[in-house]
Amino acid sequence: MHQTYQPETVEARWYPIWEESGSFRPEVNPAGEPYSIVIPPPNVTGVLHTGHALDHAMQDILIRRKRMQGYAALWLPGTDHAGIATQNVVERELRKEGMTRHDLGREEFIAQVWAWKAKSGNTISTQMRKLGDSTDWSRERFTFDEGLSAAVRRVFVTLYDEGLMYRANRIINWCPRCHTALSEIEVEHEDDPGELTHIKYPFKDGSGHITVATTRPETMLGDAAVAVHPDDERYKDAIDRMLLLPILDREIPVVADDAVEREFGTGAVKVTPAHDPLDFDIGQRHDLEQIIIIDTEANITEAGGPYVGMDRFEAREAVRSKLRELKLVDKVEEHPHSVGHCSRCHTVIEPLLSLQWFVKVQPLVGPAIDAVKDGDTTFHPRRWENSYFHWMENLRDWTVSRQLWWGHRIPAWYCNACDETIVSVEDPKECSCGSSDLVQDEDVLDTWFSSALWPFSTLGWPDETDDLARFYPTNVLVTGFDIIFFWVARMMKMGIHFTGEVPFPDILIHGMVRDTEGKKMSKSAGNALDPIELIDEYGADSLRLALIQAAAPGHDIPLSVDSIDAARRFGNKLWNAVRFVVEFMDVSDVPVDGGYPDDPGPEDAWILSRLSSVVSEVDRLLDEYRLSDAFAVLYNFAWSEVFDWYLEMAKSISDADATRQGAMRQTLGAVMRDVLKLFHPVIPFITEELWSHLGERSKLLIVAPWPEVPSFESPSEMESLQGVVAGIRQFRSQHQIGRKVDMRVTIATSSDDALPVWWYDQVASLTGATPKAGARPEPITGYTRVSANGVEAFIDLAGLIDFDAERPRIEKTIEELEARITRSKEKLENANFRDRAPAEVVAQEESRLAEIEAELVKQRHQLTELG
RNA sequence: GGGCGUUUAGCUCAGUUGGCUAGAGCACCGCCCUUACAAGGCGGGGGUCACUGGUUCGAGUCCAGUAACGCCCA
Repeated sequence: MHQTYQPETVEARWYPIWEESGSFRPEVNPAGEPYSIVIPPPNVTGVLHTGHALDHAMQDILIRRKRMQGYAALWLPGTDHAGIATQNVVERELRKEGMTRHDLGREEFIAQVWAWKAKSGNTISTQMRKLGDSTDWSRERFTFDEGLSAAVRRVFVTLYDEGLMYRANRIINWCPRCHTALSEIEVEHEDDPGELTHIKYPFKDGSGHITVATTRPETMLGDAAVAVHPDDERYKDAIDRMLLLPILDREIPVVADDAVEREFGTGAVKVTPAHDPLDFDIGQRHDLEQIIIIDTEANITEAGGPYVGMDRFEAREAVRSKLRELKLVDKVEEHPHSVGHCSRCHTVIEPLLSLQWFVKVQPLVGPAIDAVKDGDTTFHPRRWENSYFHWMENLRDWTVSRQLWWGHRIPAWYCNACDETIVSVEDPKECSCGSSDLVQDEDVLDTWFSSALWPFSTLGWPDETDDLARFYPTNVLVTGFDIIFFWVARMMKMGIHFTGEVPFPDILIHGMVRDTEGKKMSKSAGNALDPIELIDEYGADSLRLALIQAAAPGHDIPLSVDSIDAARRFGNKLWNAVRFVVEFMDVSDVPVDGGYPDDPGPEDAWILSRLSSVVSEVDRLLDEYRLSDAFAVLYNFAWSEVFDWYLEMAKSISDADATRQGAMRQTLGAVMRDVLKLFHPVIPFITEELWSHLGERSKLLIVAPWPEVPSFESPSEMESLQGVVAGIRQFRSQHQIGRKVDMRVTIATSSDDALPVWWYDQVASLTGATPKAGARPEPITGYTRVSANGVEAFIDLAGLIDFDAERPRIEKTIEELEARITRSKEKLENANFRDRAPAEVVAQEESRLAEIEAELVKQRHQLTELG
C-alpha cells in the first residue's frame, strides 16, 4: 500500500467495477424488501454544482446503507428536459449562426435540440459517476422519454375529463424575453427601490378628485375603475360616482371592494384588470372592461393612445411627466417593493391577460394537505410542514402552458369548422362535426408538469409494471427547501390523485450550500466552488464527507476548501490505519462479517464494546435522517478511540503472548472492517479500496452486510487507565519532559483490588513511564500525584524537576477543585434542590462533592508535603 | 406587513426528553520525526451560550419580549 492516501487513483478504479457488477441494481438483493428513491432530476442542460453534490451524497448514503442491510435498493436516476433553459441554450447556438428557431421551423428545431441533448446532455451523468452515485443506470429516465411523455398525456387528458384542466383568459406572468407564460413560482421577487406616485383622478362632475397611489403609473392607461374598501369612511360618498381618467379622458367608476387594503397608500386603488391579478379579480366582481395596454413585447398597445409602441419603462416616465404637467401628481414617495423577475433570464415579469391552460388545483390540494397532517408523509425537519401548508392553502391555479417548442405538446386540438376542443391521448383524426380540419395547440407544458409525475412515471405508470408495483411508493424524497413548492407539493398532489398513494412517506429537506460567508454560491458572484475541480483536487470522498459533516438537518451548509481538506486528511488517517493493521500487524483474511473474538483481551473487549454502542447510535441517527450527527459520532469514534487508543494499545499487545495477539488481530480486523462498512455510505471509494486490502475478497464492500456487533463488556479498569495516562502525559508536557526520559510511577489503588498486568503494560507503553504497584509513599515529599477513578499514581520527581516547579500545577488544580466545590455546595445547601430535584440527582451531586473534596484534601496535603 | 430561521471559542458550526467542568473541525501556542500516518502524535490557551424578563431546585436547552442578520410569502 502507498504510504499516503491518493484519492485520484483509488477513485478512478471502483466505479466501473461497481457498475459492471450490477451492484447498483436492486436485483443484487433479489430477496430483499424493496427500498427506493427517485433522484430529483437535474436539468439536462445543467452541470453538477455543489448543491447536487450534497443532495446526491445524502441519497447515496441512504441507498448504500439500505443495500448493505439487504434491501432491494433502487436509486433511480434521470434528468428533466428543462423546457425554457434547453430551448434557450439551443437558440443561443442558432443565434451565433444568425438564425432563429423560426428559420428552422418547429420540427427541425426539435431535432436540433435532441441532437444537442445527445451531444451534451450526458454531462451530468458523467459527473454523477465521479461523485460515486450508486444509481441504477439501467433504469435511467428522461422526462421527455416516450414512456414519460405518455404519462404526461394520460394525466393531462384525465385532468381535463375531470374538469381539473381548463383553458381560460387570465392574468399570467409573462416573460417578454422568453416569450412565454410562467407559473408564479418561476418568478423571483427582488426588492426594488421603487416609487409610489400619488395621482389625482378628478370626478367627472368636477367636484374634486380621488388620489390613488401606484408604483406603475403607466398602467393607468388601462384603468377601468378605482376601488375603495366598502367600510372606509373616507370614501363612503365616492362609491359609484364616475371619475375621468386623466390623459385618456375615459370615464371610470369608483367601486367598493373588500380586497382593498385601507392602510395602503391613500386607501383608494386604481384598477387595471388586464395587468394585475388582484385588479383582475376586482374586475371580475364588478364586470369591468379588460383593457390590454401592454403587449407581449412589453410595449404599449394602441389602447395606450399617445404612447403606442413605447417600451413599458419609457412609458412610465412619459406618463408621469405628463401627469405632472397636468398638475395631477400629488406626490412621489420612495417605496421599496418587490418586483418579479423571470427565474431564467431575469427580465422583469409583465402580468398579462392571456389565453392559457390551467390546472384547477383546489381539488388536488386537500388530500395533499391531509396526507401530511395525518402523518402519511412526514417532513424532516418537521418545521417545513408549515411552509408546505401555507403554500398549499394559498394556491392559485397553475398555469401549465408554455409558449415554447421544446416540451410536451399540449394534447388539445381545435376544430376550425365548429370551434370544438378535442383533448385526447391519441391524436384525433376528425372532429365530431365531421371535419378533419383540426389544429393542435401550439403550446407545450411546463416542465414541472412532467416532473410532478416523476415518482410514478419513471417506474412505468400508467402501465402496471413490476417496478411500479414493487418500488412505488418510494421510501424517501431528498431535496432542498427551495424546491418544496416547485416540485414536492406537486408530486404530492399528482401522486395521490393518480395512484391513490403518497409518493413517499418521508421527505428529507436539506439546506443550500453556501460559501463560508453564508452567501449563496453562484457563478456570477464568483464564489462558486466547482465540485468537479474539488473532486480532482481532494477526491469525491473528501467532498462528500465535508458536505455531510456540515449538513445539520435543514440548515444551510457553509462549504470551505478547508473543511474538504480536513476530510481528505481523515481519509489519509483511515488509509494509514488500515495500512498499519495490514502491513504492520499482519492482519489478513478478515471475514466479510462476524469474526469477533470469542475470548477478547481487555483492550479488545473495550474497543468492541465501544464499537457495539457506536453501531447502535449510528443506526439510530441514520434512521432519524440525522446524517451529520451519525457521521460525527463515527468520525470521533474512529479517530479518537480506534486510532488514538486502540491502535496504540495494540502495539504493545503485539509483544505479548500468542493468545492475546490472536485476539488482538481478530479484533483489529473486525473493528477496522466494521469502521469501513459504517463509513462506506459516505466515503464509498476509499472504503471499498481499503476493504480489498483486508483480505482476498469475493464480495465487494458495496454489497457487504451492514455491521451487527454482539455486545461486549468493557473492562472496568479502562477509565483509570485513560485517566492516569492522560495525567502522566500532561505532567510530561507541562514540564517539557520528553518521552524518552524515564519516569518512576507508583500506582496505589484505593481498594484492595490489584490492577491487572495489562494495565501496567499499557501505561508503560502509552506514556513511556515505568509504573509499579506499591503503597502510597509516606510522606509523599518528592512526589506528585495524578488520580483517576480511584487509582492514584505517584510520580517520583527526584531527578526530573525541581520540586518547586510542580507547585503551580498543583495550585491551579486546587483552584479548580475549590471552584467546583463552591458550585456544588451552593446547590446542595439549597433546600429546594434537596426537596424537589429527583433523589438520584441529589445523590449524584453529593457523591460528586465528596469525591472532589477528598481530592482537594489530597492535593492540599501534597502541596504542603512537596518539600 | 405575515411566516420561518439564525445569533454558542478567532472562523465555520454541533449541542432533540432541562441535570457532572458547554463540544467538534479549522486557526493559534508548546513539545515530539515514539518502527501506520508530520496530511501525524501528545499537551495547552480560548466561550457573561445576542439582550431582557419569566417558568424551574436547576435554562445554551422551555416561555414571553427586544435587537441584529438571513430566507420565503404578500
